Amino acid sequence: MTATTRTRLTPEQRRAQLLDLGVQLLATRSLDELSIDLLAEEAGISRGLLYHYFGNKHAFHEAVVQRAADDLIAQTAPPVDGAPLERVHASITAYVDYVVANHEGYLSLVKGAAGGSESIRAIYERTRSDMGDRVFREHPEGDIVPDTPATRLVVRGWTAMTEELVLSWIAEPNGVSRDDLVAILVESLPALVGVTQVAPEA
Amino acid sequence: MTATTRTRLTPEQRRAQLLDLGVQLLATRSLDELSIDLLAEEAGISRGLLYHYFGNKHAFHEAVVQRAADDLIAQTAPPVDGAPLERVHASITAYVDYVVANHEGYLSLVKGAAGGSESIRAIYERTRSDMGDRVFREHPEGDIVPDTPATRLVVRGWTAMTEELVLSWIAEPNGVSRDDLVAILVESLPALVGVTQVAPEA
DNA sequence: GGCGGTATTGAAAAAGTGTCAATAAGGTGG
DNA sequence: CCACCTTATTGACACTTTTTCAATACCGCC
Repeated sequence: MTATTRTRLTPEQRRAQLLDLGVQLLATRSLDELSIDLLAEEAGISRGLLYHYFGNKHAFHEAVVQRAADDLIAQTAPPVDGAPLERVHASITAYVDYVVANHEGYLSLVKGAAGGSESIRAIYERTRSDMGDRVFREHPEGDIVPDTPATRLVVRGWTAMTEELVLSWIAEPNGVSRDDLVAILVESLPALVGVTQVAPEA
Repeated sequence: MTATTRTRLTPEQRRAQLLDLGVQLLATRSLDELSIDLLAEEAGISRGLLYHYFGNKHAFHEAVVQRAADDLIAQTAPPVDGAPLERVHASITAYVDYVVANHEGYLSLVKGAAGGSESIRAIYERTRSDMGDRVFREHPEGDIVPDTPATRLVVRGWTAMTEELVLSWIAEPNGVSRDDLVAILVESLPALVGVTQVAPEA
């Protein structure tokens, strides 16, 4: 039944295996619905080994979330050239495609974030900020978004909206195409920034 | 040290006490960071009593979130008269003020939502839908928002954005006034709906 | 082909959740 | 004013899950 021979991996391999498995398992369960027992069995290791690598359950969760976040950031980097709005377009497209393709990893990140502890929330916040900041950073020539407190706020909101929209679109596309979705998201940004200019500039 | 005399309340009083305490404690911790031990000690009761009232930890959490949700819905009902955009304005103002005043309760709701189980997520979703649907429901005369798949989606996103914006504004106002914030939120709605009309209508 | 470093294990302690028969507040009728 | 009786409340106990750590055995290396 159970392979009685223990297999010995390098720390890097083992770590990677456990993190991957964690991302997968935490996409559908919450942390306390996932017992170390299950995780260990699924990975074909003893419970002790997980503690050896991550110290405790919470730290493991943190590592899983961090991994998902890194992945997301890496895979949705906007291109370095092109007009500002086109770069946003490319970035959003990559984002949508990423969430569609890596639904599991993304859910692990998002679910872990709100439910988790302070440190996990921090990872999530940082990730979100990184993605939002791109809008300010990535425009050496054309200025889509002036940097004011109000626009900072709005871009933050736009990020939240993007996340929500993509997730609920995946759940129920309702006849809206991927390109429709991307168009809505991309055009929302200048529309929202416009609001801060008609209204208060702080 | 410990008051050796047990105090006997009516079930309603005790329930209310425990829920209030739960809202307060769960605003800063996640559910599994909150032990029944701590809760019981904080409430000045035995662990057993909590189980008597709520059955198990998860049901307790659910009740806490439901309480926070009910509170929110009740206190941010839009007025029944006035022009559509004015009603939205009043509703958003009430929402912002509510979150400022009941920061704890609101955090318990939001945090519980993403991290919690299916049933808790459902409470959150229902609450959010209720608030979003107001935009569609509450306009017997003027039509701000046509009801299409794309606008449904966008309103959903707007709701998420609103939530994010208010929370991050509270964390760092950065010179943006309450009225500025409200104005941004209110005007964002038509701005976003406008995007769906230039772009795809599905 | 044995040796040594270290990845891995398994059993046992610790922490937390849930159960339930026993206890005692405190309103009520005498 | 006091027993009494209903039922809110307790505390000790069973069970599940996490965490620790000394012992084990895999595998590259000489």
